[in-house]
Amino acid sequence: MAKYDSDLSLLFHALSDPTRRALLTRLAAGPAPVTELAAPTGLRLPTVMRHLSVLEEAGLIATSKDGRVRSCAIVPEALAPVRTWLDEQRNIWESRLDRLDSYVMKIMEERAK
Amino acid sequence: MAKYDSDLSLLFHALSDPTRRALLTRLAAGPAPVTELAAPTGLRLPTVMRHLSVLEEAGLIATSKDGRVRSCAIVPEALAPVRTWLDEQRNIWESRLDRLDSYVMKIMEERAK
DNA sequence: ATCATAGTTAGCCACATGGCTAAGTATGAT
DNA sequence: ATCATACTTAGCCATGTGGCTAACTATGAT
Repeated sequence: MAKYDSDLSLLFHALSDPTRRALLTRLAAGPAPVTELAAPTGLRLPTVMRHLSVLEEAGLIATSKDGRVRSCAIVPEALAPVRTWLDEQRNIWESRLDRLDSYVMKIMEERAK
Repeated sequence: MAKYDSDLSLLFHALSDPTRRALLTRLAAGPAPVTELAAPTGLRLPTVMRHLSVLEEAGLIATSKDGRVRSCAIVPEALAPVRTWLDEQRNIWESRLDRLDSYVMKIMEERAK
């Protein structure tokens, strides 16, 4: 249960679809209305709408409606938690390498006796 | 179709589950057999096995069997494509932000409420 | 040879996901 | 007032996902 119990799960899930990543990349060039976003995907509007909803619920994009046009824009800081998690993982791994290193050193010193 | 048509999709999908991220974090401390990995999750063995399969198919871990024990270990460089993608996006997104498009800012402020 | 341990495989279940069509709503143009 | 545009909602379908139990295999210990 509570499959997406954190921002991180929502974010990673949103990013796991190629269509959604393509939408993000397109939006990086600037805001765009839904129909314009849908065009290059080859998908129907409702399908694209749902992809956009996933992106919005993950906080990766923000939308606003002006007249009958809904404009979508990227939320640049939304990727921060992903970066943080990646950095943490790297740090843990490196500290493990350090420990392994000192362990090896210890053994080598032991043998040097 | 071809939902996970790239490494990136496989990776993001693998990372989108809290249990799998927890497994990775545990494995960052060093290799471990399946049963030991399963213990803290509160999940049954077959369930954990499948999570491990997803991680392995994404290339995030590697496993090997010694006797009846299967040992799982992290593949640290597997996260590289994710980092790369993230860096690319950040570069695009930030250069976009540098232009300070007032329309984007307006939407972001709207959503911040 | 027997038993315990550590996976492994098969299969069931409820729900989520990604695609669609069809029909509805709201707004700009004529 | 009418019509086209731009979503929006509802709902169908096939497949995927994450959990489980039960039963099986393989290996180490006695």
